[in-house]
Amino acid sequence: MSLNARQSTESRQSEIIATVVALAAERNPAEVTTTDIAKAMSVTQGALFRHFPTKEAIRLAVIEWVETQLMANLADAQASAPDVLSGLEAMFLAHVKFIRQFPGVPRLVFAELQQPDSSPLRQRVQQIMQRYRQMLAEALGKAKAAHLIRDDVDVQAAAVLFLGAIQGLVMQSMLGGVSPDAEEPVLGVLRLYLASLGGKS
Amino acid sequence: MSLNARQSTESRQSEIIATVVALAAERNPAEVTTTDIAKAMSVTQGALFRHFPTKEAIRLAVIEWVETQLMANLADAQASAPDVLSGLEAMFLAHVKFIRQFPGVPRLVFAELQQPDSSPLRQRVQQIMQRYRQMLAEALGKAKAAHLIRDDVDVQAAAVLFLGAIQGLVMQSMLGGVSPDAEEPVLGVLRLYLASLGGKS
DNA sequence: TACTTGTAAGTAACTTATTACATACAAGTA
DNA sequence: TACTTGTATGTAATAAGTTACTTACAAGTA
Repeated sequence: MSLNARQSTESRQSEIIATVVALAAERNPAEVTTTDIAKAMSVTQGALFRHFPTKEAIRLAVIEWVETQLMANLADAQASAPDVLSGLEAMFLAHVKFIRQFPGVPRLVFAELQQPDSSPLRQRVQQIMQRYRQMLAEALGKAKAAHLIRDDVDVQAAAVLFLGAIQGLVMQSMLGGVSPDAEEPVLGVLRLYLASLGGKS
Repeated sequence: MSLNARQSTESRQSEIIATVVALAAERNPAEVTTTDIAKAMSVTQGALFRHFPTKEAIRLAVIEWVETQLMANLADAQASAPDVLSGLEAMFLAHVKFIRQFPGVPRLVFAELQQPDSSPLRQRVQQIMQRYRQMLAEALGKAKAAHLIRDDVDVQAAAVLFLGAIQGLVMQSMLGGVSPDAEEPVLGVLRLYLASLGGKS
């Protein structure tokens, strides 16, 4: 493959998505222009519109890539855990690992969440997060039924706190206070979260 | 005062800040233009530049207003609590109340956090959040010394989880899953957070 | 040949900021 | 009081730059 070979639309779409994710790691995703994306790909700006009809379509494809990747990671983590509570723990760590691997992802999600309610993109992100929360609530319910956590745990609140705990870690690393690869804060927060559930460690 | 009376720069500055905060409650703050602000104030776009030199100066003034307001609320909450742990509880509720009063605030903060590292605005937000976290860590340290919480609590992690818990609630209400005025999820998450500290309720 | 992928140039719409000019208002003066 | 004058606040128009998207044309590929 020469440096500027012609590529199929399929492979260019993947390349565009990967480029947006990569750019979002360092810049404000809302300020990433089609020219920026094209330059990073060594292609002219107009070429992008051979593979996506609009910029919004690009952003939608990016969000759907994020969903697919994250959900696959979470499912793997849950599946390879011995019990539901260990599954929650594994999902927590898998989520953090995923974000560490693609630091642009939380920025992209935040950017879409800033859109007005009517935006189809925002609704998509909304749907993803609601499903995630529901999955957590179900897992927490099972853990409660199996007496792995306190039987008076509010599973809805515990699902919100799970996502909040990850968010707090994301914010902390976005603020640059600590190296994003530091493990201690992650384990510290996870331990604290598990303590809130009253699980027997 | 007639409908379109002339105003002092001082009062116009306050009006501009209030307008930006109000607009941010419904739109993406990054997409709020000087024309939007001016329209909402029934003034021409150019008039804004009689009171602020640049748009960035407006955003900075908004962030500083947020800091002043939030910190005053937190200090009040902490001061009127009988002990340190109740103080943390009061700060949690005061923060949630403040956000409920000005729903645009978290969106504004997120928007500035998306800026590149070098941006003065981002650095300002960074500074505010680091101070907040440090204040929380200190309060948690005192609570630990007073045996109000477990003596093996990781105060740094507990500070991150405090902010994360609020963030989780903010996200949940931004996602519109529930009415932002609902008290139960707030209290549920707060209760869970306190449980993670092992405080005697 | 027929189709897909690419380029270079162009366009309409929009954004921040500036400019020339107008007007309210406070202070000083006849 | 009545009049002048200087300054702060406002408007309308527009400059200068950026953005997403289009179009005319070229070239690779089946």
